[in-house]
Amino acid sequence: MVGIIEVAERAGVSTATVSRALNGKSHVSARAREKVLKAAQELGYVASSSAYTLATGRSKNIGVVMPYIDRWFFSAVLDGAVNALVNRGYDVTLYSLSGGPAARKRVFEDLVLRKRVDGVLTVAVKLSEGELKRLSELQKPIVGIGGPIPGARSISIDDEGAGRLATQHLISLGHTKVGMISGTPATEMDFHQPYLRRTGYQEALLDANLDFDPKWVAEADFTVGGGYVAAKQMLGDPRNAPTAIYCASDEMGFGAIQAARDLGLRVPQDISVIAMDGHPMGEFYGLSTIDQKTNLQGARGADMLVDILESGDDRQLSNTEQLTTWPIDLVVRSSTAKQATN
Amino acid sequence: MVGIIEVAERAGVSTATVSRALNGKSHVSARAREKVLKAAQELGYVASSSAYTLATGRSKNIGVVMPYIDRWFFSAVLDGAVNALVNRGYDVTLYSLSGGPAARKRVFEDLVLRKRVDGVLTVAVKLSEGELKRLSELQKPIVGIGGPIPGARSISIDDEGAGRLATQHLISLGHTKVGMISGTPATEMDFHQPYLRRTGYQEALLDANLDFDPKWVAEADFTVGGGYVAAKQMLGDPRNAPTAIYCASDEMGFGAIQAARDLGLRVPQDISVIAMDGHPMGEFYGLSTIDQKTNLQGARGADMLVDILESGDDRQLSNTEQLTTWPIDLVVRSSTAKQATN
DNA sequence: GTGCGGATTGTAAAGCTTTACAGTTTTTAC
DNA sequence: GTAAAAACTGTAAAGCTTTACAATCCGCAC
Repeated sequence: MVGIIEVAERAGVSTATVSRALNGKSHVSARAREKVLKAAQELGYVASSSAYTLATGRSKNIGVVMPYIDRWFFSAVLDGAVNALVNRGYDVTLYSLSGGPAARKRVFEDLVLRKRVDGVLTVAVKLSEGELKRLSELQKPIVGIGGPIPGARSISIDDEGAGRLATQHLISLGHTKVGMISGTPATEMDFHQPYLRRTGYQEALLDANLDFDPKWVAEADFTVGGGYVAAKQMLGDPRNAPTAIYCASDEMGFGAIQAARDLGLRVPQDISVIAMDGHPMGEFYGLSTIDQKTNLQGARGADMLVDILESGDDRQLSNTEQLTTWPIDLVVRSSTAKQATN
Repeated sequence: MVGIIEVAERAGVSTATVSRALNGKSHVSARAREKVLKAAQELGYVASSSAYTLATGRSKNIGVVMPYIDRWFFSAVLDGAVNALVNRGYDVTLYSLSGGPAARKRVFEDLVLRKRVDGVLTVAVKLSEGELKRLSELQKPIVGIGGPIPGARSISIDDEGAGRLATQHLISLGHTKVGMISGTPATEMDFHQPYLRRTGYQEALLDANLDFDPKWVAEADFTVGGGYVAAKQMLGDPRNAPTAIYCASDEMGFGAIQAARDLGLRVPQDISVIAMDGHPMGEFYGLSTIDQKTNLQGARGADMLVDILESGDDRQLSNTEQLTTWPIDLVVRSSTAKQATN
């Protein structure tokens, strides 16, 4: 195995000079640098990252912690984060929480904390008191995406505002019977996005003095299938079906559209559907949505984290400074239309 | 920072005993073990992974290299791999190749090779001679998913067979004008899946003595949008449109279905569509498909890699042993039906 | 020619663990 | 009770880099 010593010998300098030449930190004469670079190149030398980490205390590695990997929202955040991080010279180690509480504990105790990562990016994960304390003891900066994290910087959309906006869009089209497909308690994310979105929805109805029928709120698991089942149930009731539905995720929106079709309802003539996320397939199904530009959230979160790391500036911020409220866009497509006058 | 020395002092034993007790390798008396465990617990001690790696040469970390992250196929493989690896005590470091050739070089030279990973799992990536040589010099076992890798174990479906099976399904339903939406040269994966699938398609036509019109093969970029555009073009030609289409990915299949609908064609009465992958949304659009159980491929590949690592058995295998041909399933849903007799 | 400051370079310690080897204690067999 | 075997434990080296500190070199002003 070729180490720094071999390079030093070949270049005829000391290991210290090799290290300096390769890392470009302090002054090295042009001649020495050239010799070192040549020797390193010829030997195919690459520094051992574990020795580097042991010596410097930095791993150039960021831990990304997320509850799911193969769901669109999470893979989009991940993609944005990985690309941003690689551009800044950082690796990404991926931790999934889908293994339940035991796996979660293991992630935080054994893995994240083994000095493997310089910082942690969490996606839709609420850290416990203990986890936060542990992380801050170890001086590991955290950036959270998808919800406010006390004591750390975070990026989050205004879920309540998003629910309100989507609902207001439907109301503005003349709909008075507006349903919602929200999350099940089991799929409540750590930050209660489903709850918040539902709150926004209800507020919008209240503001507009519209009736609210408990039957108009259904719960589903954020998947196409879940949205399909919930929408079919809601729309299939001949007595009091809504004329518009707001779905808490685009995938559920796709399911709702399909359910409507299977019931012989036309979208948007008979039933309007709006959802939220900004899923790339939304365009092809003409699904109106609240776009939260997921990919960019990942990239921005990663950049924030690296900024903290490289500036060494991880001071406590006030709550308002800590939370970046991420802008959302209302994207109107062909799944929402003016309510037909009966 | 609490290290092994503090634990040793508190437990009243040597660091060697602490290490042995914590790693459970060789014999340690029950009493000593208990004292160590207690001390470690009280101090919240977790071993530094960089020191561990430096001392043992193993990082308990697997590099996963893939060209995309946010496309369904890749995130599904990743999910399977991450879960399998966490169960076996390994971390996952993720490398994306979407940054182009320069990023690719950097991944292999700087990142993967810095002794950060014990092994590499590649997904739909063909390694160059140099990359392979480098990896084998460093004794890093490789497992490839999505195509055969010379000199390493790999998992791949029979793409040609898949194309043939899908096409035969359409032919068996009486279709004689069968089109295909394949990949563009730009989106040719490293293993020419699009090409292979097309070859299978053409063979099936040949075997059945069916005509083949070059216009019946279109190219798209594996996305819903690409499939939509290609299918619209193909189906919109009133002179010689096919009555069935085989799409090289489910997402393109979704696009094709939408295109057919937008053209006023009914699926499957007027046009049958079959695709391939096993995308979870396929069920909700009734898309017939060739399911390749992507998630399990990731899990199996990860397990194979860890098996090699833990058995130390990375000997050269014969070519047939090296390649695991992954089984595929034909899933018939409502997007394919008997050709209407004109 | 001399002295000085700054640039460059080398030596050696530090970072933290695992583990070979040697030494000590306990158990077992007789 | 004793000798041999087994089990346990400790010391110290190895793993590879970065970097503080000290030493050396160079050019320049006088």
